[in-house]
Amino acid sequence: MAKMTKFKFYPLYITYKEAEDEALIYMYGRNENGEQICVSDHFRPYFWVLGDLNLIKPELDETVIETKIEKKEYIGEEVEAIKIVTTLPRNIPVLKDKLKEVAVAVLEADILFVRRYLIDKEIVLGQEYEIQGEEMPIRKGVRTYEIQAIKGTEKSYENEKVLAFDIETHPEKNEEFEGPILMISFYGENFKKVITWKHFRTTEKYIEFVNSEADLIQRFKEVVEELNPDVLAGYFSDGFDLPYIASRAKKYKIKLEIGLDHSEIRLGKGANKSSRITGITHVDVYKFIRNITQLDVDDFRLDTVANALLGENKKQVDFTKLVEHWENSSKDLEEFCKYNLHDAKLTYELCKRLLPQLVELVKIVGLPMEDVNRLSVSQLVEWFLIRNAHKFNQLAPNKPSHDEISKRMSKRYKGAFVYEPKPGLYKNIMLFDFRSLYPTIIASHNIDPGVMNCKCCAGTAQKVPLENEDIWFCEKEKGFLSSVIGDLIERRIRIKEIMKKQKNPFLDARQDSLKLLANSFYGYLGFYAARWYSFDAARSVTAYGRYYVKKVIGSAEKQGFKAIYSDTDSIFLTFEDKTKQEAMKFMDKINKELPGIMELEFEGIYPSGIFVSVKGAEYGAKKKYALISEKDELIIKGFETVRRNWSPIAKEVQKKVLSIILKESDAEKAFNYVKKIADKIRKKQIEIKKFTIKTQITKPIEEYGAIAPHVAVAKKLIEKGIEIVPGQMIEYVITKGKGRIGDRAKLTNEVTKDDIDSEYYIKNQLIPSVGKIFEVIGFDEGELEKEGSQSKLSGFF
DNA sequence: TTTTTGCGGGG
DNA sequence: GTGTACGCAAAAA
Repeated sequence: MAKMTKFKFYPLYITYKEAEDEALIYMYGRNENGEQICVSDHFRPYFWVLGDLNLIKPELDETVIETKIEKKEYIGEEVEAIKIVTTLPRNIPVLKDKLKEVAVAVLEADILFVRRYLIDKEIVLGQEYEIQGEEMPIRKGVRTYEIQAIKGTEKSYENEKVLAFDIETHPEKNEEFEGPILMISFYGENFKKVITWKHFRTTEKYIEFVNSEADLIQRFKEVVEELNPDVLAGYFSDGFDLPYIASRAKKYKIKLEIGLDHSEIRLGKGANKSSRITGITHVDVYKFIRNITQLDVDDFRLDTVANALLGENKKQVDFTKLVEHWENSSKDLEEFCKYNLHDAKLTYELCKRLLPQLVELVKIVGLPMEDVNRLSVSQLVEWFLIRNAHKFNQLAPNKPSHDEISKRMSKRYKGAFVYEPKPGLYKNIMLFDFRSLYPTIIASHNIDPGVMNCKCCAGTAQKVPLENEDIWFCEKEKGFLSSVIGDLIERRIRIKEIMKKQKNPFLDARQDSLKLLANSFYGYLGFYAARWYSFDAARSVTAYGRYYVKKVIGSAEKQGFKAIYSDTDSIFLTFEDKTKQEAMKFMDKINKELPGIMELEFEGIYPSGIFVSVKGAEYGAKKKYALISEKDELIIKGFETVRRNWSPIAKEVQKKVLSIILKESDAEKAFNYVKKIADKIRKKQIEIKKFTIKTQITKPIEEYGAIAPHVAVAKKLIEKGIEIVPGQMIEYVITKGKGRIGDRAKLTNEVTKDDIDSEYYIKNQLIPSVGKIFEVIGFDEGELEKEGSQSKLSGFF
């Protein structure tokens, strides 16, 4: 008999293994001394069936070890559900198929075993637990204990050991994972290493040489084992680095047994493949950034993302020379090693930056980190609901069938209310917005498919403001979804209160995660693949949203304010002859009338702002305005030069013009500024880099139909023998001369500022960037094209 | 115009 | 592993 011990344990990873007639849960993590250990637990897979037990019983086979009737709730109805407990997880699909013929419904039969365990035992990975257990004999890998008792404490694990890695491959045949891996880099706390199998002269100590690709892969294994990280981080490593290493390892018959139980890397299949290592959380930084963070970038390449989040870029190297240097064992390979290491470093920094949010989502949603990392926001909401369903004694609805999805996708409903602005320049603007409009509507109006059109409130409950339709939500009993979202909002408010006193990055990540989940509820309700989908609930949310926004606008105008623009949850008003005090009084009155936790907030005063119409915007006018704040900050929304590929000179002028008009109210000055710049362009007084237009090559050149300027430049480069790959940025300028634009597009570093086509830049960049602005304040953009003459502008302001 | 297909990230 | 993304733009019909 093994000795019983007590110890503190942070579980960080969970998996299961089939034993004889049961599946054992294994949780890997660290004890209080920071040692990697494992604890094991017994757990039985089960699912629920609704229907007649007499019809169901005959279908059950010898794998079923227990059936039990329990009172549960299923979308607002009390049901007597039959719990079917079996020996192994893989029996469940078999039983499900048999039972769905005779049962009214088979429920929760697709909740993965380890997830079921975490939900039922209310275990959160990354939290501390006091374990009573005895050490198990005969297991490969880390020390393992069988759980006798487990009790949570309030502590969390806060120093995940992260190791980032990155590989460089031979440029030939790497699509099929067939070219050799040339180098692998690692980056962690106080650790950096590049391993390569071509020897060259270098003094860099972090570069390690081996003799073959097989040895390189062997070293990869060893380094991961030696450093024993909690998190192994890569960038797109689910789809590239790990499958690539695995594919090359297979070629050399090397077993990649880096799991803490000495199991091999498990590669995912299909479109959304995920590569997993037992006991070590493999974080694909790309997937998390893409799926969860609301990062506003044009693409999700490492370079772009690192620039946006860290202000750093990838190292520049000339990849066309890689093969040549490799063949010659050139000392220039050192540059590629540095490039490789820098990518690992960026991945590490990004991972460290995002880990607090990942950790918080693990705590709130309750799934393992490797799952949270790879889920979409709607899936996060869904698993958050499934975990809460268990606490509320609710049965989770099934995922919709294919037919059901088609039906849902064809149904549309009315969205948010947009009050289109009359283009113009406005003074003394106030901005109000509803704090978390949709989440607070769901919580305050008890919007929930389970309590919709309840019998108990028929005829007495307030009806959703929809024309010719009667939808109401119970006013006696709280629905499951609305309780849960109310809880999310309240938890967030409490954290924000604490944060007023002291800043804390962990609390900030938590409030951010709570906000993300709350804000995603409405979208989830209307999402065709959602278990808790409800067309009527979703359109009730937007109906109330429109109702309250219009109500505020109506009240404001009655009070003598004037509405100029509104979109979804924000309302822009002007003072007319009112004071700020009167505006505050107005807001207080509105807030007294609003139900529950709904609240209108005062966002601020803007001394002036310009609103521009967006032509051709059918689905509500798109946001396009610029404001100047009381702190004199310029806020620009929706002006296309902010996003699209415009030259720096056009962006600069647009910003300056908005600034002059809004800050100085001097249209004449703005106008003359543009004329002055046009003049400078004509006189070649502007440096060439301000004319550079950057456009990305998105596919192989031969696949392009139309010859856009950047494609023409790329073609010329290819003729010169320079390789162009998709994803590459082409930086070009338009020069003087005859022919189409494409023929006149040249690489920036090939020409001087005298070659610049001044008229092209004035007509196609400068004027379009400010034309709309002058149009709004009643200006003729034709004036700008003329040379010289000063114009008379007094009278416009 | 509507429907279908394929891409994203990596090197 | 009690499983197989999703949303958009370009191409095709």
